[in-house]
Amino acid sequence: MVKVTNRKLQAQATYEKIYNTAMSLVEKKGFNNITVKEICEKAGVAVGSFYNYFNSKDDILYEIFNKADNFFLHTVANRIEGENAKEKIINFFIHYAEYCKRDKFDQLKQIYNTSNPMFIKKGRYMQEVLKKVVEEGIERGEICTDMSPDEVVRFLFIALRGVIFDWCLHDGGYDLTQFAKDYTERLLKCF
Amino acid sequence: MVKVTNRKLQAQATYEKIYNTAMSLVEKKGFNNITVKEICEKAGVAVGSFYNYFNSKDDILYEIFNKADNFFLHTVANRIEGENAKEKIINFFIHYAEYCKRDKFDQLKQIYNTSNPMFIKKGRYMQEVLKKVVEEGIERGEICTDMSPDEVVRFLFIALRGVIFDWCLHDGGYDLTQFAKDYTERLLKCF
Amino acid sequence: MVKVTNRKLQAQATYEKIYNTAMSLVEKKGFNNITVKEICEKAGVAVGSFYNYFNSKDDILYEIFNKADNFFLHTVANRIEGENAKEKIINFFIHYAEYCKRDKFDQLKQIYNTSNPMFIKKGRYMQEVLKKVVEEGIERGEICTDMSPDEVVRFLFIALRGVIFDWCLHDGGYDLTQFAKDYTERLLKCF
Amino acid sequence: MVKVTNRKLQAQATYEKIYNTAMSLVEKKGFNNITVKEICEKAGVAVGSFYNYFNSKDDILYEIFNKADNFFLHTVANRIEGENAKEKIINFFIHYAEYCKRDKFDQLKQIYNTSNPMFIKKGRYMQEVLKKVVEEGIERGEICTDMSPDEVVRFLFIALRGVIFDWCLHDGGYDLTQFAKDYTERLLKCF
DNA sequence: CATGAATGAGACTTCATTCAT
DNA sequence: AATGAATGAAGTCTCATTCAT
Repeated sequence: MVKVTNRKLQAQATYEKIYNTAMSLVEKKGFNNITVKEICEKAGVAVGSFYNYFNSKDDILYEIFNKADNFFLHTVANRIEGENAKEKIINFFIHYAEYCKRDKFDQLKQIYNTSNPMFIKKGRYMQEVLKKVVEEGIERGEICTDMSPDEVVRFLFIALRGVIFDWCLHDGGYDLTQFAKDYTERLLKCF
Repeated sequence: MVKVTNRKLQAQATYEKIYNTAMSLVEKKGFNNITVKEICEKAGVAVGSFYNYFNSKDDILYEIFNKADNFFLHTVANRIEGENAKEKIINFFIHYAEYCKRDKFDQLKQIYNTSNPMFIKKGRYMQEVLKKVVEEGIERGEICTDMSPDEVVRFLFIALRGVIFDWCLHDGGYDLTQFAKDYTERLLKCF
Repeated sequence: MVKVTNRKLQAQATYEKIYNTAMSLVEKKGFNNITVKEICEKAGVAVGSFYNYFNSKDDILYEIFNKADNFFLHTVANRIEGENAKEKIINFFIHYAEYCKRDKFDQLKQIYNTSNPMFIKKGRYMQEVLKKVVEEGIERGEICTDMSPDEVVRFLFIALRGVIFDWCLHDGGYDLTQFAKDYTERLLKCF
Repeated sequence: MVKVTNRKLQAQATYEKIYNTAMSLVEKKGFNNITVKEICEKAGVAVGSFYNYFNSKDDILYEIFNKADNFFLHTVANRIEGENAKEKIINFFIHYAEYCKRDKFDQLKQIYNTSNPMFIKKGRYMQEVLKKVVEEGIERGEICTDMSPDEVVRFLFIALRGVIFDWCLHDGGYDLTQFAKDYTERLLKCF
């Protein structure tokens, strides 16, 4: 179709065609319920082409996670605003919610899985970011607690993961951002 | 072997042999990673016998959840002790933690899955039980909040599901009961 | 079809149908040039049935060797006649030739492969049998040599394997039995 | 890189890069266990380039044999020394052994295959060379036999191929040259 | 009720080959 | 002459389910 692009661009286009199709199908039906053949048919390429760009079906899962990681690390991490620690924490989890919504709950469902080895790894970046906010808040006396910064981060994340989990259970049936905001506000009363 | 029992008992025994084996395997390896043949071999019955008691492989998942539901409903529900609402809530979640530990995290991992359609249904019974405790607490002024009882219950459950989720992520690597107790205590400072 | 036989016999029949078809195809086309699907189509069974009886495609190779081993061990080993050691040795290799001919050179070609890990194992039984004959011959002075029985056996086997190899190279185009007999006779002049 | 050479030299270089890489891989892993892509990656050329020089993957097998043939014909054939026929025959097979060792047993294993259509062709040159030696030996009375020169050659070659075969079976685990020398000496006692 | 042999669609993956650039 | 993206047929193996015994 596209005649002006050179071969490398074509290859990149093919890769993205496959990746996007796969991602879309994972969202809709879940990783275990789709086949490589299906991906390729929908993407309009040969089965063999899939294996030119991915070593195995599992590879696309890793790719999805890598992209998500990078998105959070480079895009979200440095945008946390607020006048004090509690505001920043609330804003952090608003970002977190937005970030989860981006994935759409269908995909999130696949990811929010206790057996998923990528899950803990994925969270690392975010937790580091939140930790800094908490540390500052404790120093400034904006947060009153007997817990260490690490413990506070964990306490918060556990509850917020519960929020995401609940949102998934309800098939994304309510506004996650608003809910996460309200929930976090309430939670911060503990401190 | 046992010839004196009548057919109904034999059938019951066969059913349980299959069910228990299946349950044990689901715990160990996850529903998607076991085969009907494997269940039957381990149970010492023919493949055909499986289909005498279950319409499909999926049937055993439903059964597992039904049993779990009933266990909670009939055994756990009425044992919540405590001098006031907050104590009762803490004790409720201690029961909840114990109940989850019973499943062992391997099985819980399979169950604690956002794609699991049984998950919401399963929680119903528990939430009703907790709701009563919360309602009494609000009436007696032991709980200060602007939220409705339903909202409080949901707020609490979301966080505690986050706790279970976290425990699963860590492969059951810490004492869930103690952690849930501490976590709930802290959480109740919001009220 | 066969109504009178019981299920176990039927299963045995199915196994043999698959095995014989596979063996026949290996002979005709070589192990690497046939497919499981092909075997099953020719045998008139489903692909799945193949895997009810064999764990993998490789399994049929092992089976072929096991059967060959057993045939030699139980049937051939004790039939070596002759008035003296040299006659017995000649008769031994006549048996050996007959045994190879049984395999038909097409199958033998597949077997007579230096990469075949079964090859050395396969020969063990035969070499033990020949060794006894040689030992007796040396004791009685019917064989004059400075070599040990083991060395003699090896010397003979190496040459005779060369004979089989040559026969395979010529696609079984001459009478192996007669040739092996003549060859062995000549070879024994060394002793 | 090298721009001064003309196209023909470049082409020759590319051809050799592919051929040598292919040969080396065949030695290491066997013809059936390597892929065209693998050859090209190791050779540092595009897959398409392979098909500029070879019509098919099979082509490289033919090439390997042709080269081997030529090597023996032009390099080995005229170097057979010895004071009499028997010495020359022994020396001939020492050359033969050296020649086989050169291939390394890994490659030899691939070649020493009864299904290999090139095998008989390959031997032709060598047999002609040996035949001359035998003919002279018979004329001079250095070899006593009722066999024709052709028969003697065949008799010897069959045994020595058995030697090579055995050496392959033992994964080159002993000194082929010495063994071939001893074996031939013993074998010549028949004449 | 119990058995287990038989089924066959369908999954993932490989790889020799082609051809437009 | 060189490239390498694209192809798609073919391979091995799995497994939920059926049904005659």
